[in-house]
Amino acid sequence: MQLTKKLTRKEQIKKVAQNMFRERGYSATSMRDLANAVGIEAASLYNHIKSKEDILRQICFGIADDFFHAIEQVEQSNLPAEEKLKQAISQHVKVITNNLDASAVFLHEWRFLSEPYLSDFKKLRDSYEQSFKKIIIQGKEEGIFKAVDEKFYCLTLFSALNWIYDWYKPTGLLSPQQIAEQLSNLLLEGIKK
Amino acid sequence: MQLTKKLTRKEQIKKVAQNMFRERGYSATSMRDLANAVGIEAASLYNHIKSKEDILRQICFGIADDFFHAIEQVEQSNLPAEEKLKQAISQHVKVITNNLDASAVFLHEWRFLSEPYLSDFKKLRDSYEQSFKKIIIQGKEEGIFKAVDEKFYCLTLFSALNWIYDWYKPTGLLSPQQIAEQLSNLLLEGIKK
DNA sequence: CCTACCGATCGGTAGG
DNA sequence: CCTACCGATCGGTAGG
Repeated sequence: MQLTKKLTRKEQIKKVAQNMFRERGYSATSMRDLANAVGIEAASLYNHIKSKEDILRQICFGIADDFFHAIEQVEQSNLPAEEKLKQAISQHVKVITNNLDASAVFLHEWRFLSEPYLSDFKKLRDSYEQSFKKIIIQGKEEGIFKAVDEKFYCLTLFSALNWIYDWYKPTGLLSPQQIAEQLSNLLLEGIKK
Repeated sequence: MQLTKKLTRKEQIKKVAQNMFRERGYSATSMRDLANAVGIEAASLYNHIKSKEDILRQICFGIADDFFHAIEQVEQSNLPAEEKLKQAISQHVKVITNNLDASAVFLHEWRFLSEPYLSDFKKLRDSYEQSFKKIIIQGKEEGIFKAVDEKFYCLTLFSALNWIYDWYKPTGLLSPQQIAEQLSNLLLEGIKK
């Protein structure tokens, strides 16, 4: 276990930016705010990053990668749909709780990406959502899920999953695994036959 | 039925601002953007509104009022908890679907309010959430709800309810009433004994 | 990593 | 509702 870790300046900038973009929003965070929080002059930031949007891109696509690796594992597992869905939920919760600031930025600040990154991002997100829909369809084929509309169901599921960053506290009562279990209980009851 | 309505300039500014604050965010919307969309000069806006934040305040507290009137009706109804919860969900969905832009601003841009409005806003929001928790507690006392943690349950419920503005289309397949019913089905199954 | 600086744009005011 | 304008701040660059 690595409790403290020496961050490179670039990593430090990214970490501070994640927090500030989350707290104040991308647009309302100035490069001078960011530089001040890091402890250097605004101009010096540009020795480590290309532009303000470059930081945003790294945050958004970094988390997108995390979500993708998580769902890939589940998809390749050949498990029954109910177990797949439980694991997908658990993995999703884990990505968020491991990256609270970055997840919040991923969820709300992506719209400040410019093209072509914006379109790329939307494609990735759609593809991820598609993976969840496939699990619901599989469950209906297996005969264990009700004939729900998978689009509506997944929208509701993602809503519940994606608000976690807003209230989860690492010091709170529930562990990420417990949160995933409770959410599974709550949201699987309404879909199981 | 009033299909078209003559808006005063002030109402027009508010309407355009709701849309722009939602689409680009409060911080990234300039008074010049807003004035341009309205069709006047930036300086002329100040004959109708006091400041940029003044517009944000009107939007946020206006929707807060709507939510409060909705939940008050439910609270005074003396219905069993299950019926109360269904109605509260239905009313909540109705407020959002009737005010898509303003709801999005209410949910995401309130953090740009300055004190003392920020604290006032948070109090209103907490009080509203409290009303939902009371319904869950009532249901547990009635013996019809499981021994769930009402805080966790309401967090999940609000997550599902508050994401609706993001995907609801007035021209879509589901009416607000149908959305409320489907959400009630999905989210009440996990809590009912 | 800094000083010095760029043109552009910000929210808002004065005065008519 | 406009023209004209304010000081402050923006993201970013040049040059060392």
